[in-house]
Amino acid sequence: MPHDLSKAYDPTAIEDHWAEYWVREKLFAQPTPGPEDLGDKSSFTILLPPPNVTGNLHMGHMFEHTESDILIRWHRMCGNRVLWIPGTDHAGIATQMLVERQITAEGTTRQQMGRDKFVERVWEWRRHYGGAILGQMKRLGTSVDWDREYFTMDERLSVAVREAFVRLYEQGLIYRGAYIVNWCPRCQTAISDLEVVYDEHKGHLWEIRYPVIGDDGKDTGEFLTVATTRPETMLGDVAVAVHPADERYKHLHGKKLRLPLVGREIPVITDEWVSPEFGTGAVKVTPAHDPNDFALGQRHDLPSINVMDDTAHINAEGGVYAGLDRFVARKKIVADLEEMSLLAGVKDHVNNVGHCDRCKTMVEPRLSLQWFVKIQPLADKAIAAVKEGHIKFTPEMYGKTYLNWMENIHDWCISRQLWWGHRIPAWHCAVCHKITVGRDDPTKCAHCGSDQITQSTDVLDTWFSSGLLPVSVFGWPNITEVNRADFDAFYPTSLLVTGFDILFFWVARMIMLGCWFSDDVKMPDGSARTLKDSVPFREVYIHALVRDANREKMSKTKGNVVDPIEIVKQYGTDAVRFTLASMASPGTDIAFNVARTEGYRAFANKIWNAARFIFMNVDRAKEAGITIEPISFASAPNLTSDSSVESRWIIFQFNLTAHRVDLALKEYRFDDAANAIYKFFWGQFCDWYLEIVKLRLDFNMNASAEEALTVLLYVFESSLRLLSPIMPFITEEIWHALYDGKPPHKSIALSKYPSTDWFAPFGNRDPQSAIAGAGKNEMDELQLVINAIRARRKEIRIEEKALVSIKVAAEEQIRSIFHTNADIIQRLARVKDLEFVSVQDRNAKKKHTDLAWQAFVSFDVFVEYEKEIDTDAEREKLNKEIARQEKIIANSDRQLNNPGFTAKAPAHIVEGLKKQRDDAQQLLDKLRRDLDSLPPA
RNA sequence: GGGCGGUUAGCUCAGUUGGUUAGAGCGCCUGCCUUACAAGCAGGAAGUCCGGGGUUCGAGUCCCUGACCGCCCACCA
Repeated sequence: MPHDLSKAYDPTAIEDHWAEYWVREKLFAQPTPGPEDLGDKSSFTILLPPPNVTGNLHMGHMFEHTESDILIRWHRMCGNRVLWIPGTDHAGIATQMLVERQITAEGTTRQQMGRDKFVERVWEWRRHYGGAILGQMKRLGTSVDWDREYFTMDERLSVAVREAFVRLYEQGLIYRGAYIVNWCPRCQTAISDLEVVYDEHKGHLWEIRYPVIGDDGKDTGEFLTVATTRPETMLGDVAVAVHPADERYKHLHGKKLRLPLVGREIPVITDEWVSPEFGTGAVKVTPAHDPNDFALGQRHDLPSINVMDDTAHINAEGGVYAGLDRFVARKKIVADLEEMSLLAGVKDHVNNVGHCDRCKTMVEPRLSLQWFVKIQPLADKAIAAVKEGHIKFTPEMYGKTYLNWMENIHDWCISRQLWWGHRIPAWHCAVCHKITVGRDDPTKCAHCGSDQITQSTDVLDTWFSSGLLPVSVFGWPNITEVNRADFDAFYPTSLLVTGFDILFFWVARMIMLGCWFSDDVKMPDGSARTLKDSVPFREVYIHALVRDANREKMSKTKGNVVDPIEIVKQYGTDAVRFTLASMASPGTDIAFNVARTEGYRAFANKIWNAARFIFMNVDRAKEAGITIEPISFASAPNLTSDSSVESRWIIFQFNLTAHRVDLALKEYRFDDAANAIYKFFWGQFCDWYLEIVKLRLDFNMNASAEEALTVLLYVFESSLRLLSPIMPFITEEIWHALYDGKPPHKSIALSKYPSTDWFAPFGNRDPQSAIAGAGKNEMDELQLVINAIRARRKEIRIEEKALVSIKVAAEEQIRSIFHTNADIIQRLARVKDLEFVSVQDRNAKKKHTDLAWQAFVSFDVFVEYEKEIDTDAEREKLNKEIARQEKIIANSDRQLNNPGFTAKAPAHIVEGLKKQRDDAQQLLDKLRRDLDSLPPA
């Protein structure tokens, strides 16, 4: 029986089934719309940041996917044409590294294997391990369109990469040249500035004496002392620079020095860049191994001498040091200098050392021949796109970060000396040494016609291809008349959800490339595309980082990585999703704490048991011959002022909650959305509404039982839909059960999101809303009196089970509410007799047992009990309360008596304060009277 | 060296354009196995909103300043 839910909520028992069902039934596939469908809906499109094929799902992914999935499911239920595209990235350097590691373990190297064999091996590896993360995503119910899954090296995406390269080349925006680049000696490739991570490193500053050569060509006996952190690079020194105004060295301007260990004569040059304060004020110049020196070399027309090979061993230029590793060479050079008394000193020095982002090897700045993108024209557009507001960042500050980077951008080194990736479509001619770049593989040199051409061995930076994804996944560059529906429907995408760590790597590149290449794709109506519609996405939402419970960054080496799959197994996907959503306030990192998850598993359990309770009553109703048609589950019951207070109230609260969730999700406030639902479902629906409705569900005796059940089912079914984007599994399970296996859609995810149409929370414009709102006011008073009685019972230590008698004194309006709903008060506060007394009688307080009244603004309540009243405790309590009210009055008066306040504060604030003051005064009067009537201490 | 974010209850965090008595979850204390749920119910305690100054009728919120924590960017050997 579908209605039979097990007694305890067990996520593992339901989640696998639905995860598999959603994929099998292709529920989230979004086919290419036909031309006739294009106009009728708005699209909501997200491109999932493609995880590396090397990847395993970690908490950061799960967080990112949860946020996206909530938005995607929400938009889908709101009736938008929703598309979420999954894929994986070939991640050139990272993947190649892993496979190299694997074959090293097998005792071979990629060089021994050869390029073709190695690349085939990576493909094999990718087929074997590459899908792991996708499988995990499926298990977590990520509602992407699996039919559109891509891999960045797929043929159609490779076509886009090649087209992009060729176009940029043709436009003169790609050039090849010898520049200083960051070189990773382990990966044996150039890497971009972004792929270098800097680390403070305790090193030394060595001071080395360079002999001065006189005009006669002989050493003068004088020395010029330079300071360096990297003595081994001196083998490539071509000059020593000093500041032109530095008095200490003025006499050496234009002189020559003899480079120690090498013997080369090098000039002393002057340059403003040198700061006299640092070190000795004299800088050795090594253009091939330092970016500053390279620039210096360019300015002064100096040669560059590269003294290291690809693996950062000293090459033949290094003479006797040839073959030594750079650090071994350093030691030996320092030792040799010392031996020769050329070492003037060694100082401790902390400097920033660059490491390879991937393998953490110390980066070697090195002169080499690479391909670059002349980035400024692309950056200009990308800056304009954000400045003109075509792309909106959330949180906003990332827009500033982005612009700051974009405005100081350097040319992008796009070539990598790797084997795994998109090969650069450039051919070198052995005869004329010119380059041929083409869309198709050339057979002859385009310049001299020679067939002695070979393709460049370099591949492209991974981010070059992923930067093109927003256009390439929709078919660019082949956007033809018959083949453009995807592009028209989905470009620009709506939103990018990602982490700030790839803001520059990926987000910035997508904006540059997207704006550049979509530019000449005509709009659906044939008009020219402007910048506004060239952007790859209209909004960027940057999420926070997931850290461990102690705010430490999760890392394998620290051993504090929380495996989402493990946590999911323990607590259920829904609870983990809810945890992440409820902690996702923008701008703050998430300290992931399983205590929270435990709490949200309890929440799921609460929902589960509410469902069991409801199903139990559906069954009981059936036995009594009452059946609620499923059609009414999802349509709002018609409220009248005769409807029960709890019906009117719960519908008011539900609509208010739906409204809040709507506002929250519009602003990416996942925490607000989650908390609003949590409070509603637990604090209002379960704690109050269900407890009250129990009074009504007597199907044989009570005529209103059917109506009560109808409202109950409506609110519950609506709540499931409201919650579904955040907790898709449990809501799916219960929703199907609610419809007894015959739901109106294949999935709750395809049903409609609760709307707030008829409800104007602050307007009360229509009668339904007014009736529901009145329900809220009545319920406020009922909750107040029930809470008062409960608290009083505890205070005077009445047994939990015992029923008590109470007296209430109130004006007619409140009295009427209590009278009508006496059954509610009786049940929820465990009251047997409810007696109304006049205000005069209450004030008379003749009997000593009547002394302990509880005073409220709109009513007073008295809980009867047999024991003697503890007058001391009463007095203390009253005094405390009196002090509190006096403070409120004093505070209110201070403001109200201030002419500035009444003149300048808005009317509603002044009015509110007056009311607060009056209420406090009323209460204070009652309290003082009660205090006076107590017997003296 | 620039730039940015943070500091609110024991813990993790909310707190709209300044506005009435600063909130939640977890934890803690007390009492309850009240048949949907002990993964629960009911009640309760708990805060110098980092320090200092200023603007304002009014500041957790805005401005200045200091401290501490964190992040990003940067070519100083």
